[in-house]
Amino acid sequence: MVQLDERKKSILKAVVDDYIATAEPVGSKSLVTRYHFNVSSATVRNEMAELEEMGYLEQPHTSAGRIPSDKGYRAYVDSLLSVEDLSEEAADRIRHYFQESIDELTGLIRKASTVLSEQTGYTSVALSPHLKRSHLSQIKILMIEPGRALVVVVLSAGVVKDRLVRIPEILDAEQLMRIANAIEDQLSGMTLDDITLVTVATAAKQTTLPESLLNQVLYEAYVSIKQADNLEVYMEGSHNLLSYPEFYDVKKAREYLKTLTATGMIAGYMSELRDNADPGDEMQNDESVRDQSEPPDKHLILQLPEKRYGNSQEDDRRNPAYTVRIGQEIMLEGLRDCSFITTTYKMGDFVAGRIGVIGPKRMAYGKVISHISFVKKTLNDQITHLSKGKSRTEGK
Amino acid sequence: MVQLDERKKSILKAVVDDYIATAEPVGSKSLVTRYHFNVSSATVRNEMAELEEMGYLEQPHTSAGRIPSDKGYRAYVDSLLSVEDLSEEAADRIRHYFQESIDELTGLIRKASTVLSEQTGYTSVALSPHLKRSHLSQIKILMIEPGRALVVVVLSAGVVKDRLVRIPEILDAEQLMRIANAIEDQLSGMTLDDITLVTVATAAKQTTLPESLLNQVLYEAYVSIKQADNLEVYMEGSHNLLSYPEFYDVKKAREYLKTLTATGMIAGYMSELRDNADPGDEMQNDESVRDQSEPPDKHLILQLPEKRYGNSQEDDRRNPAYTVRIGQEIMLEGLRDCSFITTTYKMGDFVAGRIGVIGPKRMAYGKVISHISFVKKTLNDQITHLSKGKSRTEGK
DNA sequence: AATTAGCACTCTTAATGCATGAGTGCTAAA
DNA sequence: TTTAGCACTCATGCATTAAGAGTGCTAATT
Repeated sequence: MVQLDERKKSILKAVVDDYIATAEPVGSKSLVTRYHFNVSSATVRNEMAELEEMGYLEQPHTSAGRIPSDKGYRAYVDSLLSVEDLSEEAADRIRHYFQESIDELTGLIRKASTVLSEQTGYTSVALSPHLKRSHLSQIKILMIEPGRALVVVVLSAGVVKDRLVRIPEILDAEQLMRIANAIEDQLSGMTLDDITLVTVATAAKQTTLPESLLNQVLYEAYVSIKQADNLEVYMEGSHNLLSYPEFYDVKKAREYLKTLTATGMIAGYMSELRDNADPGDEMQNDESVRDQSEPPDKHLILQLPEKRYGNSQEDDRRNPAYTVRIGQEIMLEGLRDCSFITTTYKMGDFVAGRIGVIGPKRMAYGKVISHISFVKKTLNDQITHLSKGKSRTEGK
Repeated sequence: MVQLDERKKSILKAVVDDYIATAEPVGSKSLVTRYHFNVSSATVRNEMAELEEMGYLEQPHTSAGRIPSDKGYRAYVDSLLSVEDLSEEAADRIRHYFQESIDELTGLIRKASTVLSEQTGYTSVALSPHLKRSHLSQIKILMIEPGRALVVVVLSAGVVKDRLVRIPEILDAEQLMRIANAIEDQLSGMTLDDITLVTVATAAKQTTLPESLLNQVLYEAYVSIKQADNLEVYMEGSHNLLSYPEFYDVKKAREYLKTLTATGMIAGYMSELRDNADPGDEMQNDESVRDQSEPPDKHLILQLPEKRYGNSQEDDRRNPAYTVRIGQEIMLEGLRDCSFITTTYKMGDFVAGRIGVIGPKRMAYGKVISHISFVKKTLNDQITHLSKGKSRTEGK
């Protein structure tokens, strides 16, 4: 981006904007007329040729217009895009979704996902919180019927998970409770990561039950604890992308859907993402990004219908609360023509889970970013609200 | 179907078979050559014209081949189709899926759904059991932290559901237990349908707690009990149908996906289905169905590559264990070009839930029916296996 | 009376040619 | 450095054509 003068930036931005709006390769002539450049099409043509040379644009075939390359989108997102704050109506619409109070964390996360897909018109994904580093707070073993029990695991964050298990038929409710209490006494406060089959077994040593009976229960308790941080994925609006021309090719659409529904694929990918990771290329030079806020000099010949450059959202850009992955940057087959915008939500003090929006590369980045930012905020609020009083049990 | 002589039946069957295989309108000439009829194409042509007259076939346009109408498919499914038993390899493949033992009912149902979609190549749906008529067996209220509790509801069938709720902060674990015990003492054995807010409130009268405190807990307990029979839908392989030419039109594909993912749509539809419901039209005459088993007379000019008429599967037909809905019979927009084959699975003694396969009308009915029948059987076995020992708690 | 051969006709599909127009790159003038 | 101008390219749309698969109908055959 360092190499791009103002005019090139304007042109690149215009090309991306136009292509996002129309899905048609954009040519020099229509650019000039539609965006009221005060230079001739020939000049724009030359600039576009250079932009192509530099890798920001590409041509589907000779004598067609240009479309942005992944690098072009990247530059657009990193330094050309103006992210507006969400309009009051849109914010209200989102708040409205969250109005009916929900008492389960999963319900909230689901809702966030629904909101995102419905309000953006793309596909949304949400990941249940990552709980590896949370502590065991309680464990109960509830007798269901001889031979079957329900293990309930409560984590520090107030998250509750349970699991039906098979146990020796001779055990009664009283004995199960004693085992659970022993485990709870010894292990509560430990992080899930630190708990092993050995620690569980040791914890239950003090109970007077014969080992042969204990073993199966302990194993199930252990598995239940370990599974408490199982990732869950919520997805909404996967059909939405079929409205966009890039998926008119059914083969592509199928690949895309297959990738989305393949169990674990998206979850695995999302859980490995890191926020603020500089998508390593020459764009990372922050100076050039800041350039934007300079007053437009006489070279900035583009007169945008509405100018939104260089003001408050610069803060967002300096400390982006979201991650954007574009096209090939997403390492999943079937999502090659997509972009993936994600952000995290918090539970208590540390980063918990992730929500995201998947759309065509040609997606309305500004709109999605403002929506996802707002949903993130709302979700965080709701979660705090949900677990108020939580601190009292924490660490037990 | 009464009106159809053997030759018409043969021809209709051949047309449907061919169209299912090729997705191309089938003409008289290719029918004669491909299926080794020993009559001329002209004769077949006349018969096809009559079949069209009668409503079993239709023409996409003049001078094209014929394709089956919904009525044609209906006749095919009701009396022309030969359902083979599942091959041993296919059966093994299914058994293999169920090999790893699963301790949760939902896990089993999920698995059944996965198997069906993967083995048939279509979309599968499974509904969690319908529990309205099962009894409340246990209810526990577990303190999670001051102000929050987990209500665990155990039903007669051994099904366990739970729900996080908010409660007055002053209540302690001891009090919650007393409330739960009171409810359990009074209401266990009642069907979910019979339990009302009033019965719950009455049950808890004997506890010595002040009403103001009780009310919120009772309400939450009531809701938890009522929600224990919430239907859940599991769907698998929704992308599969995109492989079939009838969905090459992206618009259709989108409608289809939208209908599938619309919450409640499929669940509502499936839960209203009744097995063995005669799809009221002139086909219901059982005599004609039986005709099939008669030795082919000299009019049966069709020599099928492999004949499977008139033997064991006649029993299946007399007492079909599955329901087939074809095209317009499915009253869901977006599934107009689909067929929907469902069957039920049992839990204990009575019908519990439903599993089904959605494919194009042009689906391989025989294959799907044999698969779904086998999965049904396997699922029933697994469920019985799961809740052996159940009877001991039943009725409590 | 049922079957079939034959024929004229219909309609889709694929291939071809052609005109149009939006786009390009390049050159030479401003 | 910018721009006007021009030749060139290529996708798109449209009309035409030929082939092929299918039909319905009639008259001959069994």
